Amino acid sequence: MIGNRPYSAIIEKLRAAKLRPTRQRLALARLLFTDGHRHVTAESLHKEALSENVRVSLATVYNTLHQFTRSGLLGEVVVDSTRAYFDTNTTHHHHFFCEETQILHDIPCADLSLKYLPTPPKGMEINQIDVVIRTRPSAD
Amino acid sequence: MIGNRPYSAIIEKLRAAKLRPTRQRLALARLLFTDGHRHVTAESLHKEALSENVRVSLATVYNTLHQFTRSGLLGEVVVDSTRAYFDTNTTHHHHFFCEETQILHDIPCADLSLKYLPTPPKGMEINQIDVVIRTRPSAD
DNA sequence: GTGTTTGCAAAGTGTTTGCAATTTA
DNA sequence: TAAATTGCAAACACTTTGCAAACAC
Repeated sequence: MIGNRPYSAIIEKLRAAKLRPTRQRLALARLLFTDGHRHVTAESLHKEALSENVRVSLATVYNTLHQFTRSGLLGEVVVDSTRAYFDTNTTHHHHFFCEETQILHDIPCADLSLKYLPTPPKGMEINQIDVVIRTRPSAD
Repeated sequence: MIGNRPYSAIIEKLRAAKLRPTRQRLALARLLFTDGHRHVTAESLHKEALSENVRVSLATVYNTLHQFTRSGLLGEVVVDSTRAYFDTNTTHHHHFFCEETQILHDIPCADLSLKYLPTPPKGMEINQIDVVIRTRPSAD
């Protein structure tokens, strides 16, 4: 078996992003990138870290989420005007968001596209298109 | 000429929403609903009021924007995870948003629709669909 | 008059920052 | 050991709230 040092893939990921693999960054990256895509807030990730006995300060979680985002390891999702959400899926896609439960779900890109692209205001060009489908728990 | 009392239309609007037409509410409603559709934040509206010598506290602007929203006179637009925007256009439509200038523009609903509607997660039903096209000042 | 609304100041929430102590390379 | 990173506490931006004074009906 090759490369069974712990976290080798994650260390590589951090190295590629030119971020030193410190204890805190390794632990947060492991939580974020180990299984499947995830949506987190700074607070949810901080709680999760603490509950796994990883000592990290909330400030470091904030800083780390932003460093990861700047390096392209995470995307930021704007669905709530009071909280920032981060998404480990950095490919272009959209979201379901339930305000009540505050749960975010990816919508695979293929499932959704616009019929027409409107012309942006004068002097502006399109950067990115975000679709948020707001949901609620269904009645039944 | 019928009904040339000042603000009669606005007073009606407030009455219909069961909100007493106080000096502050009247002034804010006049700023919001007099000409065309507008996008405001609590702070921008507060500044505007002060600059027209309308004495209102920021707290009252916040409270008023929420009362108007609850009454269906305004809609809330989520485009920024640190600030709440309000829109006097309460019909279903979407937005251009430039992060750099923080300017919001309506996209007429007819200009945009989805090719397919994805199926919401189990136990959820669709509430509302928000499309935000993020723009930047164009290079030329 | 009675109940509503206002304004202030204080509190609250989510986030960022300055800096000394610690850790990494 | 030099440079990067951390954690804390303080500062911040935006928003909400408690309550006495002012206002609408």
